[in-house]
Amino acid sequence: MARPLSEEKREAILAAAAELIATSGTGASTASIAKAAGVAEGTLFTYFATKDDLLNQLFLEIETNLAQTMMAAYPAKGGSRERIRHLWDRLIAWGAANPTWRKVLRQLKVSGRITAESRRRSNALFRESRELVEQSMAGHVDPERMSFYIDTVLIGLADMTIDAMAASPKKQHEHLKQAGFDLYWKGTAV
Amino acid sequence: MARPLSEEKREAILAAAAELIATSGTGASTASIAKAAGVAEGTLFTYFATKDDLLNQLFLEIETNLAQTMMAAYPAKGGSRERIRHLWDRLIAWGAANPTWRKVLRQLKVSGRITAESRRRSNALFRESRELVEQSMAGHVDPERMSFYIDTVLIGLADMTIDAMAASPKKQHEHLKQAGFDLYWKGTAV
DNA sequence: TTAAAATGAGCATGTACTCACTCAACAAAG
DNA sequence: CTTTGTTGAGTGAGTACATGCTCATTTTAA
Repeated sequence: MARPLSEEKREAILAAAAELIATSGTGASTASIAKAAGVAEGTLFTYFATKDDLLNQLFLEIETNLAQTMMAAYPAKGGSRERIRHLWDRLIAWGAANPTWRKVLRQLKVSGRITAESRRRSNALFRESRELVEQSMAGHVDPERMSFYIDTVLIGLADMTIDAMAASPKKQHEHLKQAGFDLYWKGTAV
Repeated sequence: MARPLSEEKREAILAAAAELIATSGTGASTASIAKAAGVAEGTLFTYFATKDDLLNQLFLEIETNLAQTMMAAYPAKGGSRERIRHLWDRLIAWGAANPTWRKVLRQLKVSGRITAESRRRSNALFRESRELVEQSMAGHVDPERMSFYIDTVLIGLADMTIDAMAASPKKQHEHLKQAGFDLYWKGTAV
């Protein structure tokens, strides 16, 4: 190999894409992404075969980060309520700390450009933490509703809570976080 | 006036736009929309000044329909739980009956092409039914949480419930609808 | 040396929107 | 009840520009 690819450039392209997609949607042009990343447009295509490829890799990059956060944050000790509450706090903190990534995820999910394979890989990333959540929730929630309450509602409700927080003064943030968790915990009780 | 505009054509264009935006996103071209509506591309621009104008009118058309459904469905009698439950059933029924519109709404909301004025008008459409919901929920929910639980969570949770239903066999639909409502009602209790 | 990364002008295709023109629907004149 | 004139809806080829992607050429690290 005469000259290696630069991980630095790859990440600069992904970061630039995230920034532009968050504000302009997936219609952000490869020209604008390359320019923002400080590389020529041709370079973008040596790191990513197609624009769709870039989009899918960006999707997985963000999902990997979120999955790792959930995994790393999961407490080994404490009652079920405390464990879910801790996870809830970490989810909210992740969203509040990564507003760009959250916008990107929303854009990519409705874009129709994320492949089935990417979604499959994403699911795999969350499998481990999902199982821990299920263990913690066992007994608290009707087993027949477990899948709905974990796979659909948990992250969806966290998302809505972060949105509401973003649209409110800081003073209310803790209050909204509590309101979101109470809704989830009391609502899922058997 | 030499020749009146045809309401029929206007609606054909809006319907075609909805169908194409639901599947291809707001990137659907004016050429493809006009073709699907059975009119020339030029005609589209005599009914809608710009593509953004078409998008905004489509948005308000759908929001008006949803707001009317909520208003018309609101029961005058019954306890608070029964009233909210009835509204919940109508919301779910609306979403299940209008999958295309739901997809369009999602696309338009993340598109960044809906003006502040359109959102303001949309809010106005829901004002009356929102007040009825607030009256029904009074006493059941902490007043400080009222806005979050009504403005953000109610429709958001209904949306998630419809998504889960769409991804499940019909046999489970009633079960999911109940699970979603229980979560909302028990979760919002003071 | 040399192979591969990096470049950016160039290419085919698509885009929202225009415009000169046609013709259908109305109103006034006969 | 015709005839005729006027207006503006309807048309689709045309326009200027943007798009994803290529490739001949240059630069750079092994």
